[in-house]
Amino acid sequence: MTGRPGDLDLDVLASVDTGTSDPLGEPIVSRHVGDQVVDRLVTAVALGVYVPGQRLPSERDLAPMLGVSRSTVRDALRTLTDTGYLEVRRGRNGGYFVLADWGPSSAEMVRRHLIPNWQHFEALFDARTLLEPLIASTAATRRTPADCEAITHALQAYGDAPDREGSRQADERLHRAVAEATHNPVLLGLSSRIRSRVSLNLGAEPYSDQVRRSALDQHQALARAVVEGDPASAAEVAGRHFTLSENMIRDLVSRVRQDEEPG
Amino acid sequence: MTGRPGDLDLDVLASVDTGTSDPLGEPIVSRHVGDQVVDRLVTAVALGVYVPGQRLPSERDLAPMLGVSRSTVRDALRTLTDTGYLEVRRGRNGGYFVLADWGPSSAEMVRRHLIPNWQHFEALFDARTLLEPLIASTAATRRTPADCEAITHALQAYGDAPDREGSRQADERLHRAVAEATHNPVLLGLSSRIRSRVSLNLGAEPYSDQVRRSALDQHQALARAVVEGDPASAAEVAGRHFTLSENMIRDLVSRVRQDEEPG
DNA sequence: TGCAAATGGTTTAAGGACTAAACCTCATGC
DNA sequence: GCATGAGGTTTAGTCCTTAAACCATTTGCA
Repeated sequence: MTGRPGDLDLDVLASVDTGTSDPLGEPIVSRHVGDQVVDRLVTAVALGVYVPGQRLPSERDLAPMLGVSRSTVRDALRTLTDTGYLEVRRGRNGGYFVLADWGPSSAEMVRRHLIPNWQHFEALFDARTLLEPLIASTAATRRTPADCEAITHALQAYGDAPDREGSRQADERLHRAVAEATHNPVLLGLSSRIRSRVSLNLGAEPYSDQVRRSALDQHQALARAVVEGDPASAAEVAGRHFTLSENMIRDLVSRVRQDEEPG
Repeated sequence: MTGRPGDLDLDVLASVDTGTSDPLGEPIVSRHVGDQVVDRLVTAVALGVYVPGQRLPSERDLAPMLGVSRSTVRDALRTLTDTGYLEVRRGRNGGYFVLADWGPSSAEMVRRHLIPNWQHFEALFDARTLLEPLIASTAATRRTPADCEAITHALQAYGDAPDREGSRQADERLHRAVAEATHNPVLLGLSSRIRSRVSLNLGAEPYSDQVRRSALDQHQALARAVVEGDPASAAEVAGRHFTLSENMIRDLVSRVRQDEEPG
């Protein structure tokens, strides 16, 4: 890989940031295939494709899925296992399992990824608060009946979600459905990538019943605005929603920072 | 490299598109360092860092600038020379020179890059007409006196530009100054990347005196709105401006397509 | 009870990309 | 006419990746 062992090369913002002024200027970093596999796997978990406790596809299945050799897949899985993201079990019915505790508000996560890259995250949050309203309002303008159906479904799943994990998945699906309603792959990719970068470092965002309620309210308002074709309102709600989630993260980080100082 | 020889792997939209739904799913493509060097060089020319006729830094200088070995730089330069983008001269005062005719409305360019990726470009234009107004209005909100000065300077340079090439450079500098006024590296990177992808295939955009005049008007209006801190008007002007340039490209492509059909 | 199957673990050979460093050739300005 | 600054060439070595064969560990099922 690239850095010290045990130090994932997640390359926060790779390809979303790099406001690189001079096209020459900065050195080229070689994105090894192995690193990219790590990245994809982490993203998949961050986006809820695989949830804690779930088994990943076998090495032999992942290789062709990702278009790389089994050895490379193994390297990546090894890295993730060493870092404590996955657990490996041998024998029939064995495989790699997503560990439960690399998610929500894990202080370890915050220290490892959020704080060292805090500057990037500031920029990312800022960009998100600007971009998501645009996406929401565009969705409200362009949505088709099929989009509306997808959004409504996702909203319902969000309300029905029994636990934090389910809630996170539903959240992801809802925002994705909205981004899809823009019918623009660039925006969809942007939204999705930013979301995975941000949620990657938190698993589910921190939670309290009060937060949960207001998030539900906002999701409902967002879905309604998009479905009813009200761009202005969709933008406004999206702005508020992502500001809320940004603030939760800020709180989390400042808590972890405070715990740190005395030590 | 990757494709057939003589067929640049410019990878239109690499990292801007890929609205890839499933993080696993699609195969990983290894971005060889050599490819990335090609990309950077093309981008540098597309953004006007090097203009036709100008000499690039020597191989021995480029290598450390890009953080790669001289051999790799050579490969990239070789590719660009073979493809006809650069000319190489030996001896003292020799080096690689940007060729003049890989730019504006070159039918060859259109055929080689624009048409095969037309679907991508549709999405890209669409995204740009959505994103640039956002960038402009954000700039109008956040600009500092220093930003205003940069914008004003760039505008003046645009007015003074003696030829097409100078005009293109000034255009680039102006839009960049506006994007910089957002003070957000994500937006800056996005804008810059999109701009280079789009202008890459055209060098300067096609030109007529009438177009030149209205572009100048729009640039003035954009600069004024940003400097005076009028977000709504900045967004509006940016929208019109990029729609204009999009239409010029559409015209160009349809002309080339027509020339093609009879053959 | 034991074997077949599915899974991770290991080894090896080969190819390709990239680096590093030395050296050659060409043109030119002093 | 020769020192200089450019590209051109060669070579050895490292690391990444692939491919394929084979080992070790569980578990389901006959």
